[in-house]
Amino acid sequence: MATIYQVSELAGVSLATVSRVINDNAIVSEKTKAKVLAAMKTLDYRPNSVAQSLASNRSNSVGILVSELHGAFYGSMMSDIELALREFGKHAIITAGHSDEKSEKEGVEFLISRSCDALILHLEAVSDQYLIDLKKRNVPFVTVNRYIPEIAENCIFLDNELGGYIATHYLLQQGHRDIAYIAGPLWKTDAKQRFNGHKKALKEFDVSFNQRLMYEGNFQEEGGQKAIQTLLETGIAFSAVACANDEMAAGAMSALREKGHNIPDDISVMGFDNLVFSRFTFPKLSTVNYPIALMGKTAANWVLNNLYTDRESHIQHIFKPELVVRDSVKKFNQ
Amino acid sequence: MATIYQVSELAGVSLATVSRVINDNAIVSEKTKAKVLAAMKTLDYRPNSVAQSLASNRSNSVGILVSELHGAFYGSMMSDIELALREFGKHAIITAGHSDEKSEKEGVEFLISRSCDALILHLEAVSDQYLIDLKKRNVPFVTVNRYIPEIAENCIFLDNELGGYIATHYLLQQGHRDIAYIAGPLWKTDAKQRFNGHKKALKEFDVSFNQRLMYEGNFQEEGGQKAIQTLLETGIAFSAVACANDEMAAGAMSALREKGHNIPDDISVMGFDNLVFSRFTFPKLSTVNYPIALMGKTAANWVLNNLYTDRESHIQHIFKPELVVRDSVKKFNQ
DNA sequence: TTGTAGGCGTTATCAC
DNA sequence: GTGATAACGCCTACAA
Repeated sequence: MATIYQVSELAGVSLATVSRVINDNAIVSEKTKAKVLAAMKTLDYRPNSVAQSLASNRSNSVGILVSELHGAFYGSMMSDIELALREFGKHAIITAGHSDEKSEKEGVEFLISRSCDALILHLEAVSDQYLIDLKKRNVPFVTVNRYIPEIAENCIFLDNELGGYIATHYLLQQGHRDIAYIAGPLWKTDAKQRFNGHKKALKEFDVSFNQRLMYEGNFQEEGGQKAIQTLLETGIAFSAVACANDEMAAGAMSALREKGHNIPDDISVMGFDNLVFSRFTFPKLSTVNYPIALMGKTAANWVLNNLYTDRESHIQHIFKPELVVRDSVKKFNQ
Repeated sequence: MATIYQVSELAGVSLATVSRVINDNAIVSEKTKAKVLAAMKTLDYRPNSVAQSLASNRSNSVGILVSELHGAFYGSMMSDIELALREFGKHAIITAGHSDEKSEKEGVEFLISRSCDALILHLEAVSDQYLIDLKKRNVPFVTVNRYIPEIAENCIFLDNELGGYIATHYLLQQGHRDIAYIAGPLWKTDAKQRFNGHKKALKEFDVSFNQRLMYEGNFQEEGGQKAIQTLLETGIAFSAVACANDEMAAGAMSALREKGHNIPDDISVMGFDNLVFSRFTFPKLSTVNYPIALMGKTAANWVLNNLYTDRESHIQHIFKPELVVRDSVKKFNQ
């Protein structure tokens, strides 16, 4: 690999000049610029970005931390972030936190140590305090899934409680009264909040919450399956299940059908997230929209604005979930 | 951020000694080691990995390039690679190639310029020659989706033609004779090979291939939908559709139902890839297994073995697709 | 076992 | 406009 030094020799100029034309940040005469460019071409020179980072203390790349690298949710988040960054010629360095405190911290440290210019973080296991401290360390970052008052400026998030409320409210509105709930892991804030929203809606309709009709799942298809199994075994009748995410809803639908239940005629199913595949399930899943792609894009823009451009622009911090009506919920005649 | 120099000062030893305890690659007396460790702790020192990379020319990270960051296929590939790497304390740097030649090349260059120790590449648009040349540049890498004789040692791939054959062969075996085919973008090798397998199976059963019953899709759900629309419009009857991947199969199922067709009674559907969600579709999708997670893991191990350990171990290069029978194909009584 | 010093490939601050 | 020459933070012979 050619170095900047070899280029400077071939072009017959100093190393500093080559650097100037690479970065295009100082005036260089057209003539020498041409010479340098030519030399770079014949040597097939490519700047070593590690050295650039070390010297300039910036890397033109932003670090992204998601819980998992698979899953439609993280997929569309990563994808839209990367797209936005790429448009500006910035790169993404992605790593996974596995919803585990130690892993998440390691991931963040890794990204920092690679001198990412900024971080976009979907952290679940780490404490609020950790993030507050992180801010003091002067690493520019945004979190995309939580709200921490002390660092509100760095938070981009969804009103999850409202989402949970909307889902169950819709079910109630359609006449359902016996509603089972498949929650996410309740130690996760979003799962908890969605669950709270569910209970809030019930209360509003004077429907008492039955603990036995609630199952704490894992946000995966297979969790939805197990949930249905358990729920059915209680022997308690229910006409609808609200699921804390689409993946579990898919698992639930599959398990319900397996047990001979028709959807939505026997039992209605409600999802959450509005992942791409929810449009292709049978029946098409009614759900609550989580504009994760948009939020990812917003996060990327936050970073881009803060770091690489001067333009001021207003960034939306809180996003609202919205009801998506499709075919998996039955209008219930009381 | 503390530097190695400050640590050495505080510990009262030389900078070299600190480096030694960081890397644990030379003998340091217990006593000084303790001093250094203590100093590191009180300064909350973390090595700057950019500087480490520059000095040592290795980064303890491997670069991964996939076409897209979303999608269940790439998701499980990335996920399993990252898991395997993490177990060895190595990190993944992921980027997307967007199935575009320029993008793919840029991505590879980016990963190289960040001095990744090795690359795991899922390249589609780039030429074989590019990869052959890449090998000459002395960058250790594996490709996971193509076979190039000149660099066979670097290739991990699936027998796609066999897969396409298996799918259609199964349909034929069940008595289907009028079989539509939804292909992937035919400029992609795997799409092409699967299609070839399809035609091969037809020929074996003396069924003539009808060009009008084939649609070139985009490997996405929405492509499957459009395909069905087009296929139905031809007015040509068919009792089964073989899809070049599960995503399009999901779209096809959805569209078929919309048009009032029952699956599999009216029309059978066959997928390809065996993505997680295919177990949760309705009806459960019969498909062909693409062991992408295993292949990702294998790729990671190849890298790990070649780079960081001495242990010789045999690596499997070619993987075989396998039939997965579920509920979306009807046994046809002729 | 420990220290010295040169080097990794750039950037950036000076002078000229 | 252009060219020396220190950094940047760390690794690694080579010496001691």
